[in-house]
Amino acid sequence: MTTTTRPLRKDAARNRERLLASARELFAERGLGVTLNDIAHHAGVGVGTAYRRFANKEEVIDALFEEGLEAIAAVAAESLAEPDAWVGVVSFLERSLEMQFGDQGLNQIMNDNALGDERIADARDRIAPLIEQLVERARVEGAVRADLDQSDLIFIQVGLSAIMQSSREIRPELYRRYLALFLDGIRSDRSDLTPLPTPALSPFDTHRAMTRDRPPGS
Amino acid sequence: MTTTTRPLRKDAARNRERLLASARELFAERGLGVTLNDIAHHAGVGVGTAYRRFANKEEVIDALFEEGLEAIAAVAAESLAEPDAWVGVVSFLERSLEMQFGDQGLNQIMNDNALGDERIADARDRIAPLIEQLVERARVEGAVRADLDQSDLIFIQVGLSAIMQSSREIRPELYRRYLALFLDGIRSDRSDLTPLPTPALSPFDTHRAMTRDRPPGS
DNA sequence: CTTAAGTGGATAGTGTCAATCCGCTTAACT
DNA sequence: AGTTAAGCGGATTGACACTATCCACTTAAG
Repeated sequence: MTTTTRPLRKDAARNRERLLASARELFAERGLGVTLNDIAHHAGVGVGTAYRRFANKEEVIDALFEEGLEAIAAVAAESLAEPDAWVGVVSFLERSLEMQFGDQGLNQIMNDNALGDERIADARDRIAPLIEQLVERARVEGAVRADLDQSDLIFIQVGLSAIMQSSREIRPELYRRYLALFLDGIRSDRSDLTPLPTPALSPFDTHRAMTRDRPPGS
Repeated sequence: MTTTTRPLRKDAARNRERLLASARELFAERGLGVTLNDIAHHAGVGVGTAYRRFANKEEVIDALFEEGLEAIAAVAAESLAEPDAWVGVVSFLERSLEMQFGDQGLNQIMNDNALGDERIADARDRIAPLIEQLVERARVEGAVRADLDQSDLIFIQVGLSAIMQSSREIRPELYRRYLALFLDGIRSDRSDLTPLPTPALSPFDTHRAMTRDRPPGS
């Protein structure tokens, strides 16, 4: 398929890199809402140039966030390599949230909703099994409560991410406080656990919840 | 000040009521994003009529949500009347979240951000001291961990509210699962509590966090 | 030196909303 | 029954925020 198109001219290639760097930066600090116009100007090139390289914003997002999700997958894998199952779970949550904290765009891709794109959805799906193992192992070892599900780690991230957004400018690390509370709710070493009122979501439903289009309001 | 303006004509009064009912309904089910146009049509009147009654959407929101916040304040007061401090905390969270679940508009006012309006901000401030008492009492009684702060209940709601939004259409009650996890993280009756990594926000900062304008992105 | 590739940015196009205006209708009062 | 101020509807205007194109100009590559 890839009919070896002749390589880009030197300046064009440079601009392409500048655009990607600029997009990476702006997505990270302002989220996916930035326009291609913003990206172009911040890169020091004209809008026309941006549109010559990328048909639309989606394409730029693709180009960047597969790598971001890959990084999260790597964190999951490393956490799985951790000898202690509990430490693995904690470190996955801590590191993954930290990454999302440093990159608003990644955060949105992880938590917000349908970035309809295939490649991104695939990458996200590649993370799921790792989380499953992470949780399963901790459960078998008795490090976490027996009724903890893999999807719980996802939704805990959704919740903490919202807290993170609301306190971001006032006390950036505040979300860690609530992560600690959550972790204390997940540990198995307590006198008696409250039975959970509703079962976890199936992987399929979790996926649906994470890819649904945002509701109309606001 | 209230120069006894002559009462509205009968049809006008009726339409005003219809508009408020319509707004209540649409805000509840779609959030504050609905336009005055939507509200008018759903009420079966023209836009002009809507604008004759209310200068803008803010005014409609005011008219409705003071009562909503008052209801939450009432829930807080009732929870405070609860003889058991722990039951009080739990019932406040449960009932307040339930209300927000049933009313997206209220949810947004509670969690989202600066609905700049004075009256609403005041009402919200009236809730804060009640929560303070609720937490203080539970802490003194030893029902919750000693390092729990009043502001924690606020942020827990922020987090759960995000979870609620993401699973709303797929499993409406899912947020209750995470409420249970959180509660288990808050209870004092466990073998050893993880020290919290960062202190809670002061009331002032909490207020700032809750009224900050949304960041540009998305 | 030639020329295809690349560039910038003004501008046209699109969609979403808030808010107004004005010809028509109707309640209220005599 | 007639008069009239109040009320009504909704097409329309204007503001805004973006997306995407076009084309005269510039430049890398051979």
